[in-house]
Amino acid sequence: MQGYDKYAYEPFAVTVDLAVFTIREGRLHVLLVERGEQPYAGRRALPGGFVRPDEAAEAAARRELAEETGLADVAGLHLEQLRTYSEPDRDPRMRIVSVAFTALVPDAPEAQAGSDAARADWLPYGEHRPSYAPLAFDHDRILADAHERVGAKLEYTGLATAFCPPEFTLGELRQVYQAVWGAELDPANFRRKVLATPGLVEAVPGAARLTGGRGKPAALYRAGDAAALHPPLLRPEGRP
Amino acid sequence: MQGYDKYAYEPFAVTVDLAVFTIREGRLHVLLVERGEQPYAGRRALPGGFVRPDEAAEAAARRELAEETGLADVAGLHLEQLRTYSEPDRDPRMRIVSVAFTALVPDAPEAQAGSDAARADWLPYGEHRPSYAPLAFDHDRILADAHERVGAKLEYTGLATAFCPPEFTLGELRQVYQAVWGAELDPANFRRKVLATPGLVEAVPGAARLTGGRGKPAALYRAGDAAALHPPLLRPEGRP
DNA sequence: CTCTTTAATGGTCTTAACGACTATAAAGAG
DNA sequence: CTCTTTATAGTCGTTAAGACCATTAAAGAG
Repeated sequence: MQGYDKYAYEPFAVTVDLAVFTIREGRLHVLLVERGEQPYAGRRALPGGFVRPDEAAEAAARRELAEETGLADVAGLHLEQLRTYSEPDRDPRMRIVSVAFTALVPDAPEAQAGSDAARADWLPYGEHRPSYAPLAFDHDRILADAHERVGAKLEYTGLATAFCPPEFTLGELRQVYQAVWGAELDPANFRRKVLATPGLVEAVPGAARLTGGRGKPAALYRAGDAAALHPPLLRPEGRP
Repeated sequence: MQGYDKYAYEPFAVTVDLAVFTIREGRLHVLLVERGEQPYAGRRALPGGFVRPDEAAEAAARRELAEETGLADVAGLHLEQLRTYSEPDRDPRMRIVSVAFTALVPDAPEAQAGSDAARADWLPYGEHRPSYAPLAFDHDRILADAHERVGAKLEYTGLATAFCPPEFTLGELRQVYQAVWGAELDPANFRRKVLATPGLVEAVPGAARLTGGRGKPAALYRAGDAAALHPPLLRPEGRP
């Protein structure tokens, strides 16, 4: 902690990278941009950008999230630090330390290409890139880490509601779990479990909605205030 | 991701801070240094230091861990990234982004004062600072985050064995949980639960050892290879 | 209209896991 | 020897989870 000469070392650049997930048609989607410049021009990458000299990484991430998703109410979205990637050779041109974030978006409007990207799209997770075209930089690893983190946090937190609009049905909430985990869940058992977990959801009295156009209308719920679930809602087959 | 002019922005300095825990006499201890320089001279702080231009944050953290603990076999110790702290005013002198790590040390030899610290000591967590002398910088928050993370990971990973020597008794393993969680656990139930969890521990055939000088000698176990525990070993009272 | 399809909802049954508790075994202290 | 301490084994009742079945309320086909 000594030696505070700010030019004693080669300067580090600090960026943020975002793994932004949403649920579309019951499937997990991720927001990717197409790079317009070298290196990795034409390749897909996670949205992100430089941290400005006077802002925290969290603020930079939320700013980028607003730019790329085109959403107005970015303040309420779930944004969480994932980890920091700092391998010296992760960017071929200079030393860049990247603080990665995971964001969960309930509704999925069309993406906006940020200033630095040729385009931005929501792509189904798992089919978001051809096998011959990995994501730019170490973004494949970041995205995999983010997916694993989200899957794990669904088990013991109320995070799943971050994917949902303010009012949602239990079927929609179940689709969140199924899309992230890639597993089928029994509707009746899921319902029993969710309602038995205090603070996960709270009922909206008298409200109901048709979900897929067919079937019995489902009651509506709001997100509860519980941060941690006890007991947790475990994935069917251990960790995949 | 454009604008790769490395002098376009005010340079960031990147440091690592370490929350190093161990178990001593059944109690959780944390490694703290006493700062020798301004700011916060004389205050306690987490050990840490600058990331060098050619190393990753993980390498810097392991290097600092070796320096401060004086341990030789630092390669096998559990070292895990916690999160990155990047508030612009977290250091009064310049913009410093710190990548925080959590380390778990089994045995606890006396600490070594690093080059930048006046002294280094293992202190019982919870009594590691007087109420009128907070840790330097935002280290109180980092340490609290690290403690919470370790407590949570004990529930669903085999992390507790990282606190133990290569061979340990179930009583010693139970003391790890008790020290971190600050809760009493029933020895018989704990034993049943640990042995029923595949991959947590494996028995060392025929080996036994007296633990506290009294009582029946306990069988010895080695750490298993399970990364995740299913089902998890939950804390008694939800999240404290 | 009736029948089929679909999804929500309500319930049962069996098994696994957990907490509280009791009992026994093996060591040292006196 | 007895007493204390810790490890280990087992029991009992409650709770939670998975598999499965039944009912309900809507839309659409005919």
